[in-house]
Amino acid sequence: MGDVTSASATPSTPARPRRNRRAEILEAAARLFAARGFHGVPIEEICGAVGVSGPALYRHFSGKEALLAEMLLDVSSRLRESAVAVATSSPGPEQSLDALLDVQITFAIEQPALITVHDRELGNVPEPHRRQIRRLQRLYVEEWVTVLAELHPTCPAARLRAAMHAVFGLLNSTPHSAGELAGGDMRPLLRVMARAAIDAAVNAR
Amino acid sequence: MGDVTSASATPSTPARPRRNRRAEILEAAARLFAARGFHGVPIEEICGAVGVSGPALYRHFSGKEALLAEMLLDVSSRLRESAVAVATSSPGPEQSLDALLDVQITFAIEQPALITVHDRELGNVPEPHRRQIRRLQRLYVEEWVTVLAELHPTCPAARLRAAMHAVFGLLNSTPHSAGELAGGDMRPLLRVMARAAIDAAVNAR
DNA sequence: CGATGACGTTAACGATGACTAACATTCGAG
DNA sequence: CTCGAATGTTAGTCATCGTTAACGTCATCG
Repeated sequence: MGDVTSASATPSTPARPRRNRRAEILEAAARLFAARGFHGVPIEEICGAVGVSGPALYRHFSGKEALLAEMLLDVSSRLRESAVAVATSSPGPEQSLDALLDVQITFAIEQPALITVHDRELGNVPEPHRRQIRRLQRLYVEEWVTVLAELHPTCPAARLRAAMHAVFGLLNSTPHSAGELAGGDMRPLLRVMARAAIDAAVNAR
Repeated sequence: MGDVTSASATPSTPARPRRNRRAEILEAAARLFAARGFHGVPIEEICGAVGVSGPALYRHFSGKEALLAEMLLDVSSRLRESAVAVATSSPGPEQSLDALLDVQITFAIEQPALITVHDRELGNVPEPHRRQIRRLQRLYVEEWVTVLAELHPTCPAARLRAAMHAVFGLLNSTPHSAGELAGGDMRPLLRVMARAAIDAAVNAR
């Protein structure tokens, strides 16, 4: 989180840390966008948060919207990749579901800012990339739906999709209840609630 | 509706044509804020959506932030009032819980834009009102926690609070899954999922 | 009838903020 | 040592946007 950005102390001797500026900027931007929204955060502030100032951003991204696009693309493709990996390496749908839950919960707990931005700021991504991100998100949902459909073949896919959106809402609520519960207790709580919600959705008549 | 609207004091002839521009503007603003965020929507566009243009907004609100503040204050006080009414008029905690679920689900389904803005844009409300809105939100959550604590006295309050945030996330996911399911099917689905999630949270381990 | 006040308009003003230009500095080749 | 990326910096530019000013209209009321 809030690491020491005391870097540029003397303007005479810059450039030592050798750290990846790109990644730093993406991380700071995620945190700030999550707090005040894409248009609520000036570039100046993003770069200031990592110790460089202003137009340095254009050395790493072609613009503010490109920064957001890359951020969302990265998140959605990582989620999707994890889901595919999990689904293909599990012996059966039951284990797949468990592993999928683990993926999403881990992501929600460890990257709350990214998760928040991911489902709020798609509307601010310019059209070339928007479609691509949407596609990845859809594929991610479909991984879940496929697994659930194996477990409950009689449940209509539309219902499974709607239920999954609700479950994502449940799991992604973590950022809003930060600090409510001891860190270690959050994960099992989310897991048991999500599991119960899913079971209820597919079973209820 | 918290402030003193002049002219309502004179009982002589309050029968103005009273087109509710105020309400129209609030509604349009909610829809637009939900889609692109507070800072993503110019005043021009809000007013344009209701047929007037530009600075006409200042005939009804003291500024853009005041508009947002009133919107959030209205939502949070309405929710809180409904919760209090429900809790005091139900014969027991079990019925209270059912009624609370009904309140939240109805609101989420009928006012998706308001719900969305309500839990995204608090960070853009200036400090005088921010505290007040937070307070109302907290009181709303406490209504739920009180009811749940009656039903499950052994469950720590912190866990109940965390579980409730997750349930709100589940119920407020409606805007994201708009159109996924036939209108009439959404309500019972959300209800059964939320109920199962709550039961799992308070019973597990 | 005039005065008043609610409500709207267009034309500015001023701040902010995204982006560009021009100009250093460091460092790893060659 | 020199060249040229890579990575910063500061000082603009230009569009956008919140807000105010000045002005018009029309219904109501004394």
